[in-house]
Amino acid sequence: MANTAKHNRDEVIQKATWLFWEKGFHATSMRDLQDRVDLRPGSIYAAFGSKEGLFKEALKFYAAQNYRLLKNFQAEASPLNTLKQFVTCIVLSESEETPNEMCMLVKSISELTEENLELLEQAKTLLQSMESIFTDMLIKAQEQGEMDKSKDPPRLARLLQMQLIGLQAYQRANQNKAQVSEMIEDMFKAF
Amino acid sequence: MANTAKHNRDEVIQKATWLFWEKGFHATSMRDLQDRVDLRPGSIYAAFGSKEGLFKEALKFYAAQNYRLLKNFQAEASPLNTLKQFVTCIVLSESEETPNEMCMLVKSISELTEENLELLEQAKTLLQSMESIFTDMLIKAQEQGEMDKSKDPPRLARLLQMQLIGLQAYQRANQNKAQVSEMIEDMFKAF
DNA sequence: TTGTTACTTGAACGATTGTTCAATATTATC
DNA sequence: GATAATATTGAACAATCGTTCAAGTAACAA
Repeated sequence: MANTAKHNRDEVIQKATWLFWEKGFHATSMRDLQDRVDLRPGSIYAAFGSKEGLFKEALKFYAAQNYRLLKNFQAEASPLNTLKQFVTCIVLSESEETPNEMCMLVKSISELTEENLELLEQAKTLLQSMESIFTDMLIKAQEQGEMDKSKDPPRLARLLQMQLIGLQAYQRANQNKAQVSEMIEDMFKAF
Repeated sequence: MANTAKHNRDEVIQKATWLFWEKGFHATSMRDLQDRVDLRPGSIYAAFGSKEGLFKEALKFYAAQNYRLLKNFQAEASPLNTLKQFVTCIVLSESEETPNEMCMLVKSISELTEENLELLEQAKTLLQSMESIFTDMLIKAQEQGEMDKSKDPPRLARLLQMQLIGLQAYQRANQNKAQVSEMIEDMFKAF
């Protein structure tokens, strides 16, 4: 064996995630990242290979964080309430808790092009896996008699995903929690 | 008097708009722009002052283009049909007609930070004026008896705006026109 | 035709970009 | 404590960034 890393990899990824989330892939420079995670270029490149490599880890970390948040609310018996709490928490969390009101995956899909195809595809994939978790929960809601059996879970999951994305972007553009709360109420009437 | 410009300002702005829309503010370099609009740096800086100045014109041009599109559909007597046609056209237009599936204003609000506060605020303002046009049309729909008087036009306009934003982002992420068409149908049932 | 004014050109600026790498420091193993 | 293996450092790289500007060109007014 030999020397071991002095930095905590997860901590580094978390800090990088916040910076990428705030500024986006292109506007975040490696020097910004070096300052934020307190590592010199050599260490970062040894651990992650490239700026793209680090961003890829950031996307994964962000998605996992969202997944954990949803799981936390799942202590609740009711799938629909869990979803509503999740949406409310995501959209109305204080700006101090979050570097950007929008979903980092959507932000990435928005800014990335074929020039960074791998990153673009990964962001799309992670977004899709979130949607399929929504589908699973809506099926559970049906099984528990909380939602009408005539409804189509995958279709409603798409609608939920689309509206969650829209809500976050709307909140970033308008910064009006009261109006966004109203919209969340309207949304869940459809379920 | 003296010499007159050899370039057509509107044409230059249009070409710049497309490039900015495709790649975003940060990922578009002045050299990319020089190539696209076929002007040397001196001419661009004489006409627009800076990259930010040109981007500001691009945002204005994009919003005006959207406004013109909506006006075109307004030949229709029914405000609700006009809105539905507008949404359908925006969200389902072929990728050859458009450099990015998302709304350029949302894309800009997504990527910009306080470092370019003026641009960020302008994008927000332009988005808000679009929403107030939606409000006006919904009021007209009420007056013409096309929409229930009990409904709240500003609130529905917010919902429409939020969902239009969500639809475009969803289409960028999933590229599935059939599913998005379904969602548009679901949307307009609420009106 | 001449003078004046404005537009265009393209080389060049300093700053910053993502990345590399030789030198140095650190630790687990023997 | 010596050895081997890995982590860290920070100066430096070529490339590109947004921008400037002196020189050249073109067109209107007189």
